[in-house]
Amino acid sequence: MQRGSVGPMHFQQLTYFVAVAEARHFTRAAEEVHVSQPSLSQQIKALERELGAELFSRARGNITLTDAGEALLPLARRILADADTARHEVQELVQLRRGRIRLGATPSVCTGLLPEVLRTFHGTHPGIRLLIEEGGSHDLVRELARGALDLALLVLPLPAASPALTTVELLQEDLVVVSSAGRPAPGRRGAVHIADLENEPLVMFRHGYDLRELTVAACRAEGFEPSFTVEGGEMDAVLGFVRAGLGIAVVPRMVAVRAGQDLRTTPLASPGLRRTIALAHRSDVEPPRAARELQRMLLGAPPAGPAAGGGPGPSGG
Amino acid sequence: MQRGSVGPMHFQQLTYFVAVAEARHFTRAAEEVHVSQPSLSQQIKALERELGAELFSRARGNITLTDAGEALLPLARRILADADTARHEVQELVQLRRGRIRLGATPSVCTGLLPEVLRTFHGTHPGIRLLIEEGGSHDLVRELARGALDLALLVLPLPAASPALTTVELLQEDLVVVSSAGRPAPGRRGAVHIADLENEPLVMFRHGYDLRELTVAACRAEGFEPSFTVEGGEMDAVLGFVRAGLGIAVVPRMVAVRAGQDLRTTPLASPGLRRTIALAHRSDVEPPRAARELQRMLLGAPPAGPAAGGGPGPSGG
DNA sequence: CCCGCTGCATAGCCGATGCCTATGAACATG
DNA sequence: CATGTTCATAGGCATCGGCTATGCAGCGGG
Repeated sequence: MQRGSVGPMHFQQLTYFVAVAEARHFTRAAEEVHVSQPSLSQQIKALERELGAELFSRARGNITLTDAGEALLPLARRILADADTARHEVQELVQLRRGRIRLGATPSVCTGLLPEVLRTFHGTHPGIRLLIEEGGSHDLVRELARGALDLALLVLPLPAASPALTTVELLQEDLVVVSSAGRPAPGRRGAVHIADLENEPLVMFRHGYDLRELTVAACRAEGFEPSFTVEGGEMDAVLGFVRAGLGIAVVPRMVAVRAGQDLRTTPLASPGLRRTIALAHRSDVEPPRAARELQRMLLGAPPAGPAAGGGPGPSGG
Repeated sequence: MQRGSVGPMHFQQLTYFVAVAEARHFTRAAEEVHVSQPSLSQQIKALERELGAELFSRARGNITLTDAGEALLPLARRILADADTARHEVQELVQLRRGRIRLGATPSVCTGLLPEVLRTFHGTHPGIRLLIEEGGSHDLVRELARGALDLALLVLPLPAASPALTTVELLQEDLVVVSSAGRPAPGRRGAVHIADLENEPLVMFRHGYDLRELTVAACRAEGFEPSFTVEGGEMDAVLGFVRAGLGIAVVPRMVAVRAGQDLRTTPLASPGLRRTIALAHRSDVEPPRAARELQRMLLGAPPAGPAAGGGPGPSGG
């Protein structure tokens, strides 16, 4: 781009110029743009000096454009219109009337938490496009770092090799055991101990699900390696397998609740298992305005009010 | 300073903004636009304040556009490009690389003087469009006043009801008598007296030609009313009639010279008839740059060939 | 015929603003 | 921990745009 010489030449001057061209009268044009007549005259003169050509024929009481002025007028109008458009475009982004959020979330969050939240957000800001990327926390972290996501809902703790992300704990969800309603309830006295899982047929998610890592880790902590009747598959598939009586599965309570009535939900015995869902974004760039608004909404503050407020403080990732 | 729509927002700032967006680096952008880094930072900040949105994500060594910046960039580029275009457009007019001259001229001038002059002018300024309007002096004066012409070559004196026009005498041209080479020469001793016209068959132009008024007035001054064998028709038609032997005609010498060899040219006896061709334009508005240049060429450099008093043969009569 | 009115240009002053240099702060690196 | 890089901030200076007052050129009314 050739920014050869933008030089002095002000939007003001173009505004004044157009005003005079329209009013064909300096004094009235000056009133029009709310400036004194001498100031306007000076700026017109300055513009003429800058461009090296007279723009108006100053015949007493009959101001007309010269050919140079005639040539300038349409461009001046367009420039001013563009400036106005620029202002409005930016304003629309600021006012959340336009925009885009690229949101990453883990499958269980997508299934459990997101629909309601996004419904509310979209209701408030119908002009914002919502792009959801479903994936394991590991993938989401990578996408955040790449700049492919503005925001992500993922599971803490973050994978070791996480780039600089800012995370805010959002909620903790209990994990529960789901089993087919047509089979005997797992566990003892209405609760399932981790140790019980050694003897239960387990249906397990594919690699990449945080739930898988969490469950396996819990079993190992109890001193056994879990074995799976069926493994691999997304959330819906796993629930389907369980519903079919192939085994039991450990899933977030939120998911279990929504899973339907032919599935039995059994809590895990104390201390049980829980996991922390957090909101994350890159530390080095502020998310777009719309994403910040969604963030605020997720963190529980009233959508209109300023952020910060209640939730847990940010923590490095 | 309230300025509702345009507000403070400078071309400089947009230039700086685009530079930073392209360099993704404040310091280098500052060098690019030849300004100190703090100045550039300040202006960017001022622009952000003005627009009410951050334009860049300032991550150390990784400056990126925010969504607001992304929205602004194309408009900023276009505005700067338009400003550049405006500058060049006006410059082209000033440098006579583009433009238009609306030139009025009487038929005899169109036939005699103009072709050579316009050839020269067009050779020097090929980008200037030349719009010629042929008409009687009366019409030309009216068109000048309406602003439909920039410049006119007409015959002095001007009609009585002339608006404020500035005229400069350009040249005086002798009128001569043309007759068919195949008929006896009119007049006596190689010259025609006005009085002789009473007994010669006259071919006369249509109403509106200055030549008509001039010739008729001369006859009346000699005490007779001329009668016409043929009348009405433009210059070429009149010459054709004369060539066909229908009569003789009084025409500018310049025209007679170019009329061809089957026409005889006889001077009028002293004092003869002559008329003054002048260049005229409105007094209240300066003609466009290109028209002024043509004016200069006409006044300053009398083109070679059958011009002015110094043409072929004595200009006196 | 002079006078006042209209309408743009000019003069002089003042506050605002941009640019500069110097310096600070945050982060990366050896 | 010292150092370098990079953007932000501070203070001084000159410029510049805006204002009021005034000048000057036509034009119309008394």
